[in-house]
Amino acid sequence: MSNEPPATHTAPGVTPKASYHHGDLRAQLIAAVQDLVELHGPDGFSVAEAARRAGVSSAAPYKHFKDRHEILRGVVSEAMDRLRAAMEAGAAAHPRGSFEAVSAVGLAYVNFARAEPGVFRLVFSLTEGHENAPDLLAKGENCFGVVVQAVADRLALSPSNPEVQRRAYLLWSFVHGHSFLTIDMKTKVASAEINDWDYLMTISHAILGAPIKA
Amino acid sequence: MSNEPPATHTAPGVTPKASYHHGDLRAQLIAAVQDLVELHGPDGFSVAEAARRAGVSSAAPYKHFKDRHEILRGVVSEAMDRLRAAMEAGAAAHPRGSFEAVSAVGLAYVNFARAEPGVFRLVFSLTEGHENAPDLLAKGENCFGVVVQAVADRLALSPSNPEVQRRAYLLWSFVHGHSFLTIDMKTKVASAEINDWDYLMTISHAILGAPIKA
DNA sequence: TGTACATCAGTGAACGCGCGTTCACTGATGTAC
DNA sequence: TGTACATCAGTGAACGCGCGTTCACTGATGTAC
Repeated sequence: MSNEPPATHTAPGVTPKASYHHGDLRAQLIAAVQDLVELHGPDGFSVAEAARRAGVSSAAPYKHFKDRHEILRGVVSEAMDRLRAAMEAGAAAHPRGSFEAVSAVGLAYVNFARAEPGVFRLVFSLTEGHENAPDLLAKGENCFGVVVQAVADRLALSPSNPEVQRRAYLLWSFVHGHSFLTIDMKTKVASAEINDWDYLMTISHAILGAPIKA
Repeated sequence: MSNEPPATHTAPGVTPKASYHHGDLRAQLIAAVQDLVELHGPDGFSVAEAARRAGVSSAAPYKHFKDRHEILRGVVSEAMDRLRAAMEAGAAAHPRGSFEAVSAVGLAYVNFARAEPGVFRLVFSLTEGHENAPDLLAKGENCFGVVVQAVADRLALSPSNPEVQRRAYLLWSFVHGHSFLTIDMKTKVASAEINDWDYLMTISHAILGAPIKA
């Protein structure tokens, strides 16, 4: 479904619009919906407008998606892949087990929210009405898994250790809250002058640096 | 606008529907929209359905609100009043300056999110498209002010002290993130077995208990 | 290499729907005299 | 206390709109022989 690029029928330089068969409509629809969600917020999208943006009739999307919900799920699924990749790359850029590695995971999260606030919101507003999407739930847990792994490395404990889970959740709460507040308050509130990295390092130390009694 | 109950024209026991003049339509519309938002999420509301729920023609709401956005703003405004009152009550239930007072402010926040997840979400999704609502921004800052005050009391510093602001923001981020994660993951993830109060006390100590270097 | 054919990915017209909003209206209420 | 009147808060019919989705269709593509 998302593997091989379908061997584009048209010559490499030619605009694909020229061909009758689009060749990449599914991906282009998802990209169009991403744009729309950034522009008008989650729910500020319509199948019709996405099709228009992809230069295609309003019926065409139904060749690739069952209904509008499935398109949104596709966008979210893709976004979660990107988010997880960014978090993993953040961790990988620092010594395993360092505070910096933990903070970098959080920074990737915040940066994603800043870069794509609409999509970021969509990821977390989808819960309503799409509860039966086990693949998305799994991807969500994979993202959390990156945090858990970084914390486990830092504390030199197993990821399944309950203390690791607890502290990872505390960290995630903070990063998640900071991300949302940041994109909500665009310029407002003291948070405007916040240096993400310093905050993340502060929090990492506060939550992982000393024993925290339950 | 939100002060005196307009001296209900109908006899106290009689169902107000009986009277031609509704007497309390504005409040009832807001209540109806709250219900709809709980049921179908933010954006899952329509003027038409709210009017239907209030037992009134679809044109009636426009006697009280300029357009659909103004209704939503009314709901959010009312929700923010309740949220702030709950936070203040939480703080007031514990000795001023105690860790418990700080945690209780956070707990009120989390409890609000749990009790009215749809409205809670609405409060924070409204930012898009309603940026020009200074009264709502002010109410938002008032809510934050309750956190700041509790932190200032705890640290025995002025609310305007930058260190107080920083730590209040850290606390708020955590509480905000935890609230959202809680209502998103209804049952999922480790967070299910979380005891809010223990978590809040843990975090209060971690962030306010020891000096945190910038 | 050429042809027949199944499949695929589009088209475009059409449908019914519910919504937001406006409009001229009217019944009920409160008030001035 | 009674009456005239301004105002208020509803009604209900109507509008135009864009949307989601279906449908029969058709042109392009890839493949078997």
